[in-house]
Amino acid sequence: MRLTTKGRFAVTAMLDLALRQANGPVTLAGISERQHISLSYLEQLFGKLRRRALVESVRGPGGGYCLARAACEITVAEIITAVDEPIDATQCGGRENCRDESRCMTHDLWTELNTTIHGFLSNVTLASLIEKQQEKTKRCSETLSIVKDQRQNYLNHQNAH
Amino acid sequence: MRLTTKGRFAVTAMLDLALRQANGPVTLAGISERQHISLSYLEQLFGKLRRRALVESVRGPGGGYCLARAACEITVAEIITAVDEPIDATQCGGRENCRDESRCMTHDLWTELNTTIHGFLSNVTLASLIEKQQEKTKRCSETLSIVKDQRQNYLNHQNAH
DNA sequence: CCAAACCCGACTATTTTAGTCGGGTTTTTA
DNA sequence: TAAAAACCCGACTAAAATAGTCGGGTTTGG
Repeated sequence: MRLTTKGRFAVTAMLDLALRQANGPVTLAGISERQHISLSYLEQLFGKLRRRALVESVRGPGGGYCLARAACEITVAEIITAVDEPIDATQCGGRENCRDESRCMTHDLWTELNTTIHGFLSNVTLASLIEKQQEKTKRCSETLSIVKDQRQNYLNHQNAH
Repeated sequence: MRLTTKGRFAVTAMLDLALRQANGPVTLAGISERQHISLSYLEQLFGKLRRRALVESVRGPGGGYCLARAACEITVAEIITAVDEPIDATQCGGRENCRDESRCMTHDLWTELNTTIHGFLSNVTLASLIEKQQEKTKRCSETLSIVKDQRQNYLNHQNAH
């Protein structure tokens, strides 16, 4: 599993899609504008996402893209592997380079690391990302209202004098 | 934390060093030969490893490199960050690219992923890699001796006829 | 003093990344 | 039915990163 900005762009774009698909298909032009990713680049990415059945396209005017499944059924791991194709993880896929004692020691290490990364990203869905963000926004506005209350109290107090 | 072949080479080389340092400093020429990594490339890597105080050098004939600490005190994470320098993890280190709602959502994700990877690799030391390998070799030779026993039994049985 | 080793900065070929370009095709709507 | 909005797609390309090489040092044991 490779980790590049391509994968990050794809996750960002999918998130934008997830947040807006309520009112029908979302256009790439819109995503491009909001997320500042070039249209042609998005076309490339969404071509792959469609082939991997993570999104569905609607052609013609009024068209765009929708998630192919519910946001809670799409993991970040899937998005990343869709756009950053395989290219084998541990390099020495049985061939060369692996030598002597050091061979299997590092080999196993990279395999385990890959499993770890993949496991982590498989546990994160678009829905869970959105949810986590909403929690944070909520806490933020709660804090804000507390601050406002305190300010009001202070002003009331001042006026009393 | 970046994961490149440079980091993998460094780990392999350090492992070679850990396994051989018992009889004094290990030369890069030796590591180069055993692990098939070019001498000049090793010099580059060990320059960085030395500056990060993971190895110590002994100059002049009979010289070479030693681990600067015990093998159980050197983690894979340290080796990798020593050779693959920083370059910020989450890209948008506060600047640009991060926009609107999608901003913090993906941002936090990459930060957490980095923490996960770093955590994993910080728990792996040179010593633990060697130990794990030895266990495996041991299990291997046990299996081998069982197979040999069975073969002997079979042959004895044949001779009885 | 010489050879074995480390030391180091500058250079370079290759690959990958990020993205453009120029053409399509499909479908809605006026 | 024509125009326009959208997707579709392969080929190309500039820039950056990677994975090294090269050519000179310096240090030190014998």
